[in-house]
Amino acid sequence: MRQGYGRGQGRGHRWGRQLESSGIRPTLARELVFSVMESSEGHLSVEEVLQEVRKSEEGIGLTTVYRSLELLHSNGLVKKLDFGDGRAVFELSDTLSGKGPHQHLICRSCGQVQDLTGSPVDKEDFAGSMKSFIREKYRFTTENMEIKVYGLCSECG
Amino acid sequence: MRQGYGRGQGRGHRWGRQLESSGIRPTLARELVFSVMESSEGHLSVEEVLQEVRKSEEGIGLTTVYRSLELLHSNGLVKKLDFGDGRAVFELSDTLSGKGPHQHLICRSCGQVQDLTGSPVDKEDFAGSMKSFIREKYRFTTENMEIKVYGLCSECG
DNA sequence: CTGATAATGAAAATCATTTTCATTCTAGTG
DNA sequence: CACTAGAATGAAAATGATTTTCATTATCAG
Ligand SMILES: [Mn+2]
Ligand SMILES: [Mn+2]
Ligand SMILES: [Zn+2]
Ligand SMILES: [Zn+2]
Repeated sequence: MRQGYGRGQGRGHRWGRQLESSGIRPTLARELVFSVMESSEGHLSVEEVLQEVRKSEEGIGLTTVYRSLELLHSNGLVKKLDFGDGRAVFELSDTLSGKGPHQHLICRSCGQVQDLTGSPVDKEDFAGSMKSFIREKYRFTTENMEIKVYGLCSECG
Repeated sequence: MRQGYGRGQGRGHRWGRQLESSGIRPTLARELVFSVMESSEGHLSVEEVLQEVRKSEEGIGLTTVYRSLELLHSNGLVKKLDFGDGRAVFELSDTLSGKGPHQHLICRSCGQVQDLTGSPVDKEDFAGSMKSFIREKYRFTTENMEIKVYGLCSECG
């Protein structure tokens, strides 16, 4: 479609100062991808993000969506998850979504993914003691701890 | 490579009665795959299992290793893991290995995977309270809980 | 405005895993 | 022992998500 990156927003892009400066440009595609992530509750596959993005701008390419999501991910704006079905899914970062740290429940029957919040593992003291245990015993520096719970959702019960 | 399944062991296959009966046959390939898993400490990719297996029997095919591992996995003899590098890795089941339940530390620098044992999450009461919390709040029946810790190993510190 | 550099999209390439299919084995059965 | 239905195997082809390549287009500092 070749028609200018930022058409529409101009500069008002709301996705972080980190990206401004350092040669990373706020383009329409990136803006749209971020916007989709921002306005979506759930966990989206690349293909799903593409569909959403194309509702606003027909000609956006799959490759660009891959690249935009990767960019947002490597800059901490979105999380990249893998629930074992052979494709990545993305969701807005915990801080941006306001959800705070959370884990996931994955139904092995219908595949539904559900956020798990307020569990013992979210508690600061738990995470803390876990990290120090790991450092003491293994000299391993924990950066990120990810928990996935597999089972049956209420539907598939 | 076409020369008889069980050559070597005959029946003495030590991999569970579950497989006997029900038409599942103890073949040489399966025996070798299981044997490799049994005598290996770590976490092996399919390709690595293939290499090991071929040290004993040249002609074993990659497809068969995939199928054997899948068979062992679906019968609970081996665990199938994914550390996010785009390929599955396998390890002997917790009961067969004697390791008991454990989690993993993954170094994001060198990729090394290390077993994590004795952490708070292994404690029975923790797992129990976690499961009941999840059941109460989400009506979700927990079958399996998996924890991965990403960070830097002692080498890459 | 212009040039250097970044971004884009289509198509091709990767790469792990799965499927297909013709061939070979196995475990009975008589 | 001779036979057979069904299981297992391996090579090759197919899949499918993600990445790479490359020619084209857009951005923006000067
Ligand atoms: Mn989530
Ligand atoms: Mn392990
Ligand atoms: Zn379900
Ligand atoms: Zn390391």
